[in-house]
Amino acid sequence: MSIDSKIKEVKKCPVQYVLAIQEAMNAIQGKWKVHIIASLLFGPKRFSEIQKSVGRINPRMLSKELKELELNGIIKREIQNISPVVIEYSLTESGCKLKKVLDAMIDWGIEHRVISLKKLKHGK
Amino acid sequence: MSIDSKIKEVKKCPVQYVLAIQEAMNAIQGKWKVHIIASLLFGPKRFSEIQKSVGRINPRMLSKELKELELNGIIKREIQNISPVVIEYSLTESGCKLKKVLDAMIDWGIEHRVISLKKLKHGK
DNA sequence: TATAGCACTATACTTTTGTATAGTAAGTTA
DNA sequence: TAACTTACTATACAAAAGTATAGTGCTATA
Repeated sequence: MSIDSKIKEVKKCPVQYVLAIQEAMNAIQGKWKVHIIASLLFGPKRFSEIQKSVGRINPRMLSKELKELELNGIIKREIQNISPVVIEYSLTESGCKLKKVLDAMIDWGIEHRVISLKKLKHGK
Repeated sequence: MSIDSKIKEVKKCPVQYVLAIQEAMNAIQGKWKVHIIASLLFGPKRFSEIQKSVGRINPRMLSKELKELELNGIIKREIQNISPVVIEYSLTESGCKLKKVLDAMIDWGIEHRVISLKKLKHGK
């Protein structure tokens, strides 16, 4: 069975919708996950590079979030076999596809702010 | 200026992206928000109706989540002027538009699960 | 040999989020 | 009048999420 028809089949059951949303929420929830994913959308990075690009995150949190993202199949961790050892984090296929979700959120967020402003202007 | 051109203007600045995503995350994060929004996608509902449709949520949590959703401009709370007083919750314009975000999450979630299963089958 | 960078881990703590349970004020029905 | 429904609020607590700070083991460079 092709992936497309598998997807169509799964979509018939509404319970799957809830599970699917839960899976997506898992992937992006937490204070730093979206920042980390966004940073990796520009290409693979090392621990310290992510730390710099994300900002005020401390190593304990970064380590924890990276582990969760790896466990959820959003990023992969690869040890380059050179000396000194270099560890590179990058998005998986699924991880890259999260961009669509983020884009939907950006579109909604921008529209939402414009609608709110409009309502403020027109009294209430 | 039209909303569309306002949106285009805002989109030029990448900082707005982060704010937009944050706003969207605010709208849906929390254990019960997605359930509540999903329940209201089928039409306006009263407190006890939402409580039934969402499941094991307790009134303290439902009350808190509804207040946050109202504050964020996702739902509106309307007091019907009949006796006995009926209070109805419904999605705002913005709230309805969240469906697109949820749909993107559903699509991603289903694809993600299929990809994960495929990888399990093909060893690792 | 000392110092620095990398990729983390350990410990202790604070804050936020969620749960359990009971109670209240107002109106409705038997 | 008593019991019931609706739409919550109050109090106390448990669990999860996040922060601050220090330390470890490794390699590389001065």
